[in-house]
Amino acid sequence: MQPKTVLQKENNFSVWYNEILKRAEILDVRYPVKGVYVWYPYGYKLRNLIYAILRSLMDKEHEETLFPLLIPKEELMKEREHIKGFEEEVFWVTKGGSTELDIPLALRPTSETAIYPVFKVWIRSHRDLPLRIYQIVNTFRYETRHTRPLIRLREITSFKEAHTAHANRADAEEQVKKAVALYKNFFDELAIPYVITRRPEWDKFPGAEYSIAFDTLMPDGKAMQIATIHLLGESFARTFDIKYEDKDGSLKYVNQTCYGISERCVAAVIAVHGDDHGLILPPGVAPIQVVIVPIVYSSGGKNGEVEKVCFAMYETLKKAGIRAFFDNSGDRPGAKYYRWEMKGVPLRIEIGPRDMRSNSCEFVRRDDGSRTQVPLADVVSAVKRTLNEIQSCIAKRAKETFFANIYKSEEEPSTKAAHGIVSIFLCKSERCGREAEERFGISVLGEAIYEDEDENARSRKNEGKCMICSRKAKRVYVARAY
RNA sequence: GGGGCAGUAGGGUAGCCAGGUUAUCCUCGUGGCUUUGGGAGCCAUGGACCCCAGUUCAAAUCUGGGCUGCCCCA
Repeated sequence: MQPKTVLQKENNFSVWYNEILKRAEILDVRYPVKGVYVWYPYGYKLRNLIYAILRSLMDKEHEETLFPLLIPKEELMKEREHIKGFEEEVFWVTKGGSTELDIPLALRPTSETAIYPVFKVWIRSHRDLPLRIYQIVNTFRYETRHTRPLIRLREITSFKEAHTAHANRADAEEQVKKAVALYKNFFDELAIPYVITRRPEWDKFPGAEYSIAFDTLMPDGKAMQIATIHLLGESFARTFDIKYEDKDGSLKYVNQTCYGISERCVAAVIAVHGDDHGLILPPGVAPIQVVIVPIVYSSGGKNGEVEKVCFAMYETLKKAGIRAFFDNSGDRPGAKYYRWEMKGVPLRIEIGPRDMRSNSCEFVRRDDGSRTQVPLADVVSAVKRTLNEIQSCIAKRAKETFFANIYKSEEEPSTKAAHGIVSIFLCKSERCGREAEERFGISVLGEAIYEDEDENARSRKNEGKCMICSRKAKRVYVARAY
């Protein structure tokens, strides 16, 4: 039986998204300050599971640290290019009680200027390099554009930022490649598809030599940047005087990189996988992987048997390392189905008198709604197998949808038709880039790199004429963007 | 950056144009009885006019400002 549609996602993404955040208890938007929101316990569990993956990936080669939220004005203002990029969006602390502060303090919009003065102190010898640290912190930006939960925030609550320092440029570039690989790994685990591009020169991170970004596609056809990686070179090192003594005794500037991921990755998981019934969470990050729903009759004696079997199953699954939940609340089964579907629980197990008679239970998958009868004795292995299948199925589905919405275009990408990511020929000049953005109502993402999905694309002729000025140009990805 | 719409119980709403007795309905919470293979039913009960000023005998309703949210365009 097909349950009726709960909340349409197609052509209704904005409404769907806001409604799902509320109904699935991810984020409470009722906090009375613009652009800042409250994580519900369930949403925060999801966030933590996602960040646990990120942490475990980072921890292999980085050390976690924690730097202060407050940055003195002087430090923030040191790097000219950098501050130009953020100046208008900095929150300032100017008073302590009623006393005006001598030195205004900024709430970090990002932490370069908090961390690098300390790098100067920490780094003295080539033996201190490479230095690789990261932190997961909140950052503040006075956004003037329309704020959106998890997507455009004034307080980013979960900014994972990594900062590295190296002896030379080659090492730093190598680190950029490692970071790309690491982020690929991360988004693959979340089953989030992406394109990786080198951002145009005129749209790179303020202070960086170049920036690389991951973009995914939201259901409304707009691209969303979900990760960035920057090669800083020596610019910050020169500004903050971060030098090391090399083997030969000479003093040299370090070469730096930084890269970050925010809670947009949570938004991506929600938006990419969810359907008309609510969330569909990848088993790897679902706060509850399996919900057990008993089917009981008060008239049928004591029903103790069903409850007992359910509870035993719950204990067994828990021991097997599976995040299980036994829903023995007073609601009727149907109400429970709807609730746990909304919350994206990947697998539901139903046990009733009928199943008891055959010593089995029923598996219902969240991703496709399919039902399977499973012998009670096989539950643990069957759950593990099914969760794995669900993970790969939603990954496959997401990927198919994603690549079905990436187009090549020899002509102008029409504003309206631009549902997805389009590759067009554009030269590198800012004038043409901005002109294209304005004329077509899109954003330039950049030139694709590390393109592993379509090997042909690279070998195919990738040179053409700029759509604006007709000079020599390469293919760049463009899209309407968040 | 520009424009539009909105704010009434925890959530969703009616009332506002045309000011006037006890603010409507659904959902929800609580207590109880009954029920349970896809959102149960009955009874009792709880809970609201975003904030600040102005107009007025009288403001949820009119005016101004603020705050917050949503949508569209750039």
